Amino acid sequence: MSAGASWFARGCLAVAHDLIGCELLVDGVGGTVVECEAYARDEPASHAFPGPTQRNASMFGPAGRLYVYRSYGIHWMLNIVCGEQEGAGEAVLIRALQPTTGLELMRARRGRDAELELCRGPGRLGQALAIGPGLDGEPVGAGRVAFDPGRPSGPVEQSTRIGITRARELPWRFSLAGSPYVSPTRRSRSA
DNA sequence: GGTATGATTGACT
DNA sequence: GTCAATCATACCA
Repeated sequence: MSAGASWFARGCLAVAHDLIGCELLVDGVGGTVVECEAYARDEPASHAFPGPTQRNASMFGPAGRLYVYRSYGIHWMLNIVCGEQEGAGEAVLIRALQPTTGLELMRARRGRDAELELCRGPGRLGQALAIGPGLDGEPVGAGRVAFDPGRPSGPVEQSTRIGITRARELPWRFSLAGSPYVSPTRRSRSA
């Protein structure tokens, strides 16, 4: 069943890697994680890099909780706090899910997207799962957020993170190789 | 107090 | 391929 907070009380890289293939449900809606990215404390791409602020407060809280924030004024991003000890300032960004539960609700929330596009990309995922400020700090594996550890159905691919401008070289993005539910790699910001 | 920026997406040329 | 939408936070004056 649900794993305790201890599952997330590890380094963000290990958590991000193991997260592929796990099942995540918010209010009974969700699916299998197929893509995520790790964010540590001491790298400039991370929200934790500048130190604790009001926005990223959850990132410095106990592991196994959600860190939710708004990006570009429009999208809600879903993260899970991790780290070997509380206050580590590490988190994993959930970038894409393979929808398994609550398909109808997701479709209703997002319009009439194909199943493939319901949760492909962090912004879409946030919309499909109705992520909002009320979920910030919510414990994972209890209450509104269900979590089941699982194993990936295929090889896990490691690559560079997407959509960031700093520390782009760190290969901290994990995805299920060959999965059509993984967000397409945008190359507009390539150097 | 004012301005620049972002872990994105969707629409348009 | 290029650009607008949209707003809280960060940083400078």
